[in-house]
Amino acid sequence: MCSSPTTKRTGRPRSADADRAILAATRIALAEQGWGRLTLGDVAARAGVAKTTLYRRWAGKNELVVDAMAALFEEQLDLPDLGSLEADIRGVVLRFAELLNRPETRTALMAVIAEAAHDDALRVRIREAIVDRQKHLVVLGRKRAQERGEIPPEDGAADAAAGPDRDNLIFDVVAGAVVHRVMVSSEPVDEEWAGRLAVLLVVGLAGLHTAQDL
Amino acid sequence: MCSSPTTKRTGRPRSADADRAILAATRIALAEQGWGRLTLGDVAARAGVAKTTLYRRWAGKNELVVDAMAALFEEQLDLPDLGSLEADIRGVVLRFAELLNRPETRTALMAVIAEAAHDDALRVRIREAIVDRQKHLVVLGRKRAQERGEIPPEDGAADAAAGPDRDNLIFDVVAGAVVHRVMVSSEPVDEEWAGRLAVLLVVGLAGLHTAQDL
Amino acid sequence: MCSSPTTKRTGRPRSADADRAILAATRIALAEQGWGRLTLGDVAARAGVAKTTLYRRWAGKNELVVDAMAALFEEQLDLPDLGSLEADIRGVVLRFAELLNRPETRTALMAVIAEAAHDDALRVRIREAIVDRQKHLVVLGRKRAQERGEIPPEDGAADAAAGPDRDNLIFDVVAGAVVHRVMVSSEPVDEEWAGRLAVLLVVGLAGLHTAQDL
Amino acid sequence: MCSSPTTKRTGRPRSADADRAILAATRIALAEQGWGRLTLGDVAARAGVAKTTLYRRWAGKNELVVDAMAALFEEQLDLPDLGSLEADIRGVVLRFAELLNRPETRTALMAVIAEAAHDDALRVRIREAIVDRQKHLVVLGRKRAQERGEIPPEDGAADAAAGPDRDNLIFDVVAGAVVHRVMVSSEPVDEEWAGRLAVLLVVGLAGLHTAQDL
DNA sequence: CAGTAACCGAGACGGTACGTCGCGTCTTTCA
DNA sequence: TGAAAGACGCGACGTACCGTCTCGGTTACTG
Repeated sequence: MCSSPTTKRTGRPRSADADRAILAATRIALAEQGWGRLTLGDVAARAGVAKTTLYRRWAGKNELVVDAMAALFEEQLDLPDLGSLEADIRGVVLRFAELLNRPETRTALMAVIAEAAHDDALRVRIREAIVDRQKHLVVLGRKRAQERGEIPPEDGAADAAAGPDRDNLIFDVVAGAVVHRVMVSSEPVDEEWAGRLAVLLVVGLAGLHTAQDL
Repeated sequence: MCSSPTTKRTGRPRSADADRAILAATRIALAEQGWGRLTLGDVAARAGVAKTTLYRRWAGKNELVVDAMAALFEEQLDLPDLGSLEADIRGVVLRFAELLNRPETRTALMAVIAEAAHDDALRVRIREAIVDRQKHLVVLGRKRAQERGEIPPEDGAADAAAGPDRDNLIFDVVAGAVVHRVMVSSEPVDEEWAGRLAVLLVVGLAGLHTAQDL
Repeated sequence: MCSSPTTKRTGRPRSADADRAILAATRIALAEQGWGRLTLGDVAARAGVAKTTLYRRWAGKNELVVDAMAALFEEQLDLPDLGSLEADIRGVVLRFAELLNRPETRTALMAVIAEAAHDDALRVRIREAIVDRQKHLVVLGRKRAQERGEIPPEDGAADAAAGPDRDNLIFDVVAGAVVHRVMVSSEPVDEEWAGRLAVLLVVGLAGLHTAQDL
Repeated sequence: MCSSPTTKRTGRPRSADADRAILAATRIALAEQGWGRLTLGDVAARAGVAKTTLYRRWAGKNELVVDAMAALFEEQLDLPDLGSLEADIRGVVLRFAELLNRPETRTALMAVIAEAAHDDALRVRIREAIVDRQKHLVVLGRKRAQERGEIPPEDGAADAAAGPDRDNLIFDVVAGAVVHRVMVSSEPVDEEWAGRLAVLLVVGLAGLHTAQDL
């Protein structure tokens, strides 16, 4: 979460309820006011907590919102096995789009990424708390597809090296395309669009495997 | 730009130098401080202009930054003909990544998109000033590929309807993937990555054309 | 008062109404809440003024209260000619005690003196804004008494040198005794007490003149 | 001191060392920071004591500082017999001025008096802990002077009634004048000034005895 | 080529939120 | 059961920007 004082001894311990209440209040406030109008004082008030308590745990708006988003992603993102790689992609795309269409996510996610552009610590925090969780879905999906025989297993040395690169590419394409569709193009991510993207990826991925020198 | 005084009358006209100085100062300030620390007072001071003058021309931070970004995109984005669809994609990907790696673009673009999540007027402004300019590149690239015979021309009625959808998909995938790679994954967009993405797209696009019912 | 920017040129000038409203609000708030509970935010609100406006003019609570007290002293302290030195002393003692019994003076005066104990600039400000005004009354009273022939004029060199010392002594005794009676002993300064103090001073002052070597 | 637990029972008894450490820390902190910047948390830290411990013994800053000052006055103020009323006055004036010039006294004494202006309980505490100790010196000095025959004994009924009034007047004049000289006029209380004040008082006091109807 | 209307700089204004500090209370663990 | 440690709710602090509003002074069109 935020604090991990290795040697915690005396004194009154921090309230775990407060953490939960603050993160929940953050999400609600984000949905209502948006990132720009979000006020830590308001979050504290909604959580029934003093402003100082909030500042004791988080360094600022950025860190707090990242943690709030991380909690949301953790409880929302998974990868149910839908039987085929294409279906898995369609499923996760729709799931991710649904998450991005929540008002709190719409306003918060791009904002923290923007802040992270000039804040290394924040970028690391985002990666650890949010991005890695998503990337894991790609790895999981690829393994399933290999088990199903939809894509070849990694056996050669060159292939084993290219594997992570392919994972990363797929990750950036899927996540990036959905985010761009939702946030920039402002058009719906429906079954049809998700289907087209899935076809593009499955076919294209096969092409990547074929092109040996990549 | 920003002001279109339909009825131009008497009195001293607004200084065009001021506009330029303000936009330039905005970009510099963005690069130095990032969106969050960007101050209109600071921009005015850098531009050697009174705050009042700035507010006479732009409604606020969002609009100002969108215009500053639009000017940057206008002068930076184009699509030189590199001889093949795959090469064109590689080229535009590298060009776009280069643009996104400028410090002012990194912080500003995501920030205005975040603000646009709950501001319709801003979203329209972004689309007109920035997004449409990028999307035009996709259309142009597709037409060139059709002229070269790399992808089939739109002849059937079903195909003509699917064309714009494909353009939009390609647009979201290319732009989204590059943005995600640069901003979220924080990994380099180099020749290799751009090549992989181009292969994925060219092969995948062919798959899309094959799958008639999409 | 507080600001005397010798070269004031461009820009919106400061509102003189604001100064007056703030000082008046300070006095009222002092009377109601006392020094300890006095809040600059509250003063600003009472004055119908933004907190920033207040801070633009005064460095803090101390300076503001000194100026508010100074305004009060200026409008309240004078020395009507009551016909004799003894009567003049009785008069000014009663007048000063009345001033000290106002709730705003009771709470504010000692507090700023306490703060001045470790703040040289504040001590100077108090002296210039408040103390010198009181001390002037002593000088005036002495001159009147000399004109009346109640005390000898300064003619000798030694006497001329001792004059200011005597003035200062009288000043400290009168002001100090009244303040101590009101603030520390918490007993009334009535005609009887004022009369006794006046006798003490008039007789004692004659003794001082007699004691040549002092 | 402050707590008189009538029924002393079981459990760990309160540490008397803590009381002393706290009062000493209070004096040091007062001297360093002044009243306004004095922090109970800081006092507790200096005393090596938990804030809780401090609050168990004193109700707040005011009470704590009054007790710290009382301890200081108790160990510093006395009235050695210097052979004459005038010499006794000179002596006590110099002694009191010396006390007032300590940094902790300068800031603390005026501050608690200011607080007492709107806090009756505090005023009583100050009177009992500090003022009465000083006033006793006046009574003692007057008795010595009567024994020496410098001033007439109280024999008449009218005189017996006027006696306490005269004591109180002398008390307010001496204490007030010294405080005012030191704190407000910020000028030194030296042999010369003390001598002049003593002459003023001795001569003036004779005048008061002469004026029977006062 | 004089008037004048709109511009411009400077900077004070009423606000809102900030992040910090100290208060006095509380809840722990330790001795 | 008292004391240390320290988190807690609270409220004020002084600061930073916001976007607006006077000001005096400056253009550059227009009559």
